[in-house]
Amino acid sequence: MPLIQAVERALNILELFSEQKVELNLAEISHMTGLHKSTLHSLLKTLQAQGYIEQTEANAPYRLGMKLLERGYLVQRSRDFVAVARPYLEDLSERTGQTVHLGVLDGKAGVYVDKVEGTRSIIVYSRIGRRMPIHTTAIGKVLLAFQAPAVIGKTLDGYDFAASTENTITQCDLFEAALARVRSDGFAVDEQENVRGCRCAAVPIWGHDRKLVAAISISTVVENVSMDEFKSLIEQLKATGASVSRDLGY
Amino acid sequence: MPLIQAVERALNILELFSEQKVELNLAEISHMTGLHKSTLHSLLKTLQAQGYIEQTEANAPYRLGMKLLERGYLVQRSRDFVAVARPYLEDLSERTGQTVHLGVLDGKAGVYVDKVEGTRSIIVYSRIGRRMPIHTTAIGKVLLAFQAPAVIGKTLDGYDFAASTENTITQCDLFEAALARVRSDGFAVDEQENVRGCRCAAVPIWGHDRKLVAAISISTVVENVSMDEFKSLIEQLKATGASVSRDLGY
DNA sequence: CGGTAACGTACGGCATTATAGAACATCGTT
DNA sequence: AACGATGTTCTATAATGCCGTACGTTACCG
Repeated sequence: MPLIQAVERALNILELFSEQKVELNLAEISHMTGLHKSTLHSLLKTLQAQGYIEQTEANAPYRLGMKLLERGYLVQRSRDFVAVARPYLEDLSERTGQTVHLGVLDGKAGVYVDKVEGTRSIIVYSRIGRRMPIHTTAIGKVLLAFQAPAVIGKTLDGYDFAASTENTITQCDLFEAALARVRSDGFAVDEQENVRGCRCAAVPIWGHDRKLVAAISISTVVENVSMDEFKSLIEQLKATGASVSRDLGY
Repeated sequence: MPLIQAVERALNILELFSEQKVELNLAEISHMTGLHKSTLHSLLKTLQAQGYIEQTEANAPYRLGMKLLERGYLVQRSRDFVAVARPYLEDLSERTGQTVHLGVLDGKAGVYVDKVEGTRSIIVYSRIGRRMPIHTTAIGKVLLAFQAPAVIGKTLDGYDFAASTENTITQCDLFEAALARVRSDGFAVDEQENVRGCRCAAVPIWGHDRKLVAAISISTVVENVSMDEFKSLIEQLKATGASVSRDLGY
């Protein structure tokens, strides 16, 4: 299974450009590669036709083309979990009508980094950039549950289990049991533990290095969404989480 | 002087990846290109060996590689005007609180090569590397208006004046009149022609050879910025454009 | 103004090189 | 255990890319 010479040569040409040598003409490239002028000419014209190199005018020296910029930023985007997750959040929110959040762990709290409002229920207490307690939210539980044990220990050390509602878990050992449950279930639930009348679920997002990247949650109003319907939402949420993780290279 | 088939095919593979499909496996690529599995295998392994595509593990789907990111950044830096313009863009964005873009012409579209987010208004539809229509954006109009007449003619020949909003200019002769206006004004305006609720202005950046290098635009949300304020922004934008051009040796 | 470099471009025969068929391997599934 | 779907390797063939040569241009200098 030999590699393809013509392609190797073409790609190697792209490597010749550097910060020091931004522009190269045919003769220079010929000298650097040892390839014949006419051989190079075909290669260069092919690269040029595809936008990988360009010249300001005919017979001007070549330089790297815009196509590389375009493709390069696509790479960056595809590695950016917020951008990757966005369309999936929108899709989930649209299908379910519920509000969907994307959050990451930051010290002893979670932070919402993205949010898509649902049409059916309006959750007003959240906002992008807002911090939320770990122990009262589904997304917080997920974000902590899948951390390394050392991180969990350090986070819970001296943690303030302030009660938000009568359902809030306020004891450390009970909370640790809840985290264990999250790990085995693969998702977390917030049963009116943060806001009365609000039931949420959350799932993890995994990165290409198999480490936790973020979490996605879906928020429902208990009067609007039956328990059966909520269970169906969890399944959809899990599918969404898996899709985002896959796109991130998991 | 025919173009080189193997190189064309290899580069076309890179084009298949998109924001929607960041990962592709051999079978999918085979289906999309109509090429034989074994033919593709050689091409893919060549691209992979050079870092233009990669896979997380053996037999995993392919995605674009880091080499593209590296080369893409080089393109950005190799256009020295980007580095020169950067501090001016930041300054303008900070003073006005608006989002500022730097773009160049590439074929029949513009490409954003740099961007500074404003604090007052958040414009999310744009991204570095993204292509934009010429006829719906202020920056596009500037980029075309100051080209040589032959270039303008060739660009508009067969140009697709697709409508983005109800304000989009969809007729060639009207657009040519708009370009003439841009030339006499020295700046272009996009009055909600690309995105509803978004008003932009753009000015040219001139190089040492007195040729058009790029354009800078400022984007505002109509509800946030009054027309009087917008006119003041145009003045500041013009000053910024002049400063960058001067730094480039104009 | 003519001669001559230097450079990019086009042509065409030859043989290397890429191609695609088929067979092989490696999963995951029923 | 047999199957299907996937990726990999092998090999013969001829198509393809390679490079020597020759042709336009443009730029520079005598």
